[in-house]
Amino acid sequence: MTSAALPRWRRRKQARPGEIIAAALAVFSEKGFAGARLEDIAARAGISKGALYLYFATKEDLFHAVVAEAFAPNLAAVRQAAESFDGAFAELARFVVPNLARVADAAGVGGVLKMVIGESRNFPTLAKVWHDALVAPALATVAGLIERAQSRGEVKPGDARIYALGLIAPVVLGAIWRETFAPVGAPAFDLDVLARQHVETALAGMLAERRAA
Amino acid sequence: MTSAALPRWRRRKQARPGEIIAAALAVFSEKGFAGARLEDIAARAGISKGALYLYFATKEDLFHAVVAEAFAPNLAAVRQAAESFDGAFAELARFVVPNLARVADAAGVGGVLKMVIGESRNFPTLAKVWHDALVAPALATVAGLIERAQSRGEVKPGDARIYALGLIAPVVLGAIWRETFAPVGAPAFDLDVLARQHVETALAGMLAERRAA
Amino acid sequence: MTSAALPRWRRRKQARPGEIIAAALAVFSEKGFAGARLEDIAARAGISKGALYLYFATKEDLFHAVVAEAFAPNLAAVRQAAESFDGAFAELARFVVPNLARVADAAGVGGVLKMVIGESRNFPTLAKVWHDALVAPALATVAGLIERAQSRGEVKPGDARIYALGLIAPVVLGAIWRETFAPVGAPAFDLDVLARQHVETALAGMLAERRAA
Amino acid sequence: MTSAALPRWRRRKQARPGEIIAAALAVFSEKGFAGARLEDIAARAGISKGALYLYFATKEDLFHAVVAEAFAPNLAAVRQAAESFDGAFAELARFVVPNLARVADAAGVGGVLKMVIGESRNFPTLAKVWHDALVAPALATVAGLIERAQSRGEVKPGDARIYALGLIAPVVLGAIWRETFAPVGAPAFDLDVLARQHVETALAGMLAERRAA
DNA sequence: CATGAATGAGACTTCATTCAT
DNA sequence: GATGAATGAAGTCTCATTCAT
Repeated sequence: MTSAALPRWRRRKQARPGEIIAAALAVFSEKGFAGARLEDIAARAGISKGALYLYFATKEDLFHAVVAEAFAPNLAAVRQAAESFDGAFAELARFVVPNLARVADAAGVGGVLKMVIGESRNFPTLAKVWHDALVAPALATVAGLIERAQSRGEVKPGDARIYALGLIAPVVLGAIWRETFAPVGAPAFDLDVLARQHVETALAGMLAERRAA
Repeated sequence: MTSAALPRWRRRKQARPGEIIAAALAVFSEKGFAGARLEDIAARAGISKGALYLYFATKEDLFHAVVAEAFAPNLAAVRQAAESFDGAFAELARFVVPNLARVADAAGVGGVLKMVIGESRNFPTLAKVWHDALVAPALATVAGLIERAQSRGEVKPGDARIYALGLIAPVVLGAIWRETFAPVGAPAFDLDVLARQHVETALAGMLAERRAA
Repeated sequence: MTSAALPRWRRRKQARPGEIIAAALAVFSEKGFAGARLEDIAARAGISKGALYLYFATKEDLFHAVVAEAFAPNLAAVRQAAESFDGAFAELARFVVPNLARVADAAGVGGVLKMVIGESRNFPTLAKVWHDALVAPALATVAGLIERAQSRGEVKPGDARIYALGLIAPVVLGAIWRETFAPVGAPAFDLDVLARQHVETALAGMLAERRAA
Repeated sequence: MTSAALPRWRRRKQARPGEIIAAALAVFSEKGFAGARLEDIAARAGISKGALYLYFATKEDLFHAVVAEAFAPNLAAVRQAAESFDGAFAELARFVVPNLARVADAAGVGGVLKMVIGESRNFPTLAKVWHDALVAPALATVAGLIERAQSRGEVKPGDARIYALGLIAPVVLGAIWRETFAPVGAPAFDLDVLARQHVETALAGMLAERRAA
């Protein structure tokens, strides 16, 4: 009866994709890939089911977009900062690891990672995109820094990728833990505390004699 | 009519449930929960789809059974061995960590873990069962050993759970990696090598001065 | 409020409707009614999807327009020529049948006919329009010529409509064949050769003794 | 409330496919391929939508089955009869053509043919199956008989396939007409009368001098 | 007049679960 | 007990049509 009649929709071609990706990130990390209903994603993005298809051809495509766009920027920033850093490795590690924990926490990495892991067999391209775009570069960056430190005699000899995993894995697993076990009553790790204590332990184990930092 | 509150997925016959659980483990870890088809599980177990329902009331029940029964035995064994061990912590760690890697690899832990992680939000009881039955005890056991070692002055002060995570996480993540990224072309970690190198690094970081192993 | 019962698919501007109809003819005969997407038709006509609705209220309306406007002119011309012709029936037939084959071929009759036939049950008005506007007049014209020839003793007695069908059907079926079976590898009939040979055979069968052409 | 409780369904693995094909034939020829809803076919066959998929993997598969199984048997019979016949060509034609009209009418050839024609571009395999299984053999059979008759001097020289088309096309088109134009008010051809008159005309045109039947 | 983003009903297909045999 | 045919809800995707711009 009122004639104010708000428009049923607005055209917002520019803003949509980002909003959809954000909505998709939320729903995917809550339900996993198979469990997520396009209808829910659409509703959360404030659009209709059909409109989704104006931007993404397929559920899987949308997933790729989420994986590709949600974190790549963050990673790139961290990476560049780390590679242009020029001080002692210990210092860098003390900066990077807790930072990574903070970023991962904020950006919802745990949720997506959970999803990528869970659906890797059914949708291998998912795992591939995530690996190629994020995991491999991140690991390679850290391993590279370690190798550089080894060549300077700062870090003991040994497989740099394994050292890198040793440095990062607890944080990653802590993030997964939050998403997986904390909701069912397990005490969550405080990622910040975890990162700080762990980096010290790991460094103590990695650094060549003479140093402890 | 019948007696009392039977557990929902109790075994109703003799060997069948075990075969079904084994088949389900295989299919679930390959496809994830949603992606697994009861028909495939039945086929793999050599029975009909209908027969499944004679043993498990629901797909979710079957899932619970898989999670609960597949690893508990292994864990119990390791746990007991570890707790009754009486030597130096370093020695124990050098034995337990690589061993854990071996067991995890052999029993298909990676696959189920993947699944538990991926479906935790859709089927929280799953995550709960797995956590309560496996993850928490395992972590508590390791943390307990560490605390004991700390009280003896073998290990530095610090949060024992975090130390435990630092010790185990790389191996766990390595196992997940095998299942998730290796199939899409990423170089897999050799879990054995990983465990051996990592345990040394971690010990070097954890042990109180005076020692190095 | 406005004047009187406008035809639903009346033209609203100048050249546009013609272009749209041409585009629609092409797409409809390629995909059939249900398979044709308005978006494709619009694209082919060089306009937007929305603009289509400025000229035709409905997909079905557009279809009607195609059927009604695409061929009527051609037919009218042939018809008039045929009816004002005053020579022997055989001569006329030798002129009309191959000509009809040529026109049908060029104008894409095969495609539309295919469509009309295929969708006749779902859109009966379609079949009606096509029948009333084209098929019936064409058949009536030919049958009329035959009757005239019969009354002159040129053609044997018999049902003139059946004679007409006997004269035309092979050409029509040949046109359908081109569109239906030739694309899947069947050898197409050469419509011209077909028309020439057939008209001789048919005439030989139809003409009263004494004549053979 | 009544306890008679008729079973919700019965297992009838054997009889189903035939019933489904029959139902599908009816619905497809009424609506065309795209217009037919699996749900309607299922309802007409007296089963659920899902059960369809126990027998046919796909809508298109079902279509193929309809096309392949609906007429092949009939054709084979006619073909064999025709080829083993040993009398004069005229006699044979007078037997075969009206017979073909009768069979086509009874078996619903018009409906399927309509469908095949209408959907040939969207589902070329359809046209291929129908062509390879029915149309080509039928035409080849008739053309073969004509060639034999030509070599005996019974029929004039000329392209045998064109003669064959000239013999059959009016009947086929008459059948299509029934399905396409008769429902919208056009006077249908009496296929039997049509076949009888036409075969005489065609023979008169085809047979070598000296003969008239 | 035109555009094309947005809608929403509807179609095919899958699969956990039931139940006649 | 077993079987597997049958069900039916639910999900992804398509596209004619509408309407803000």
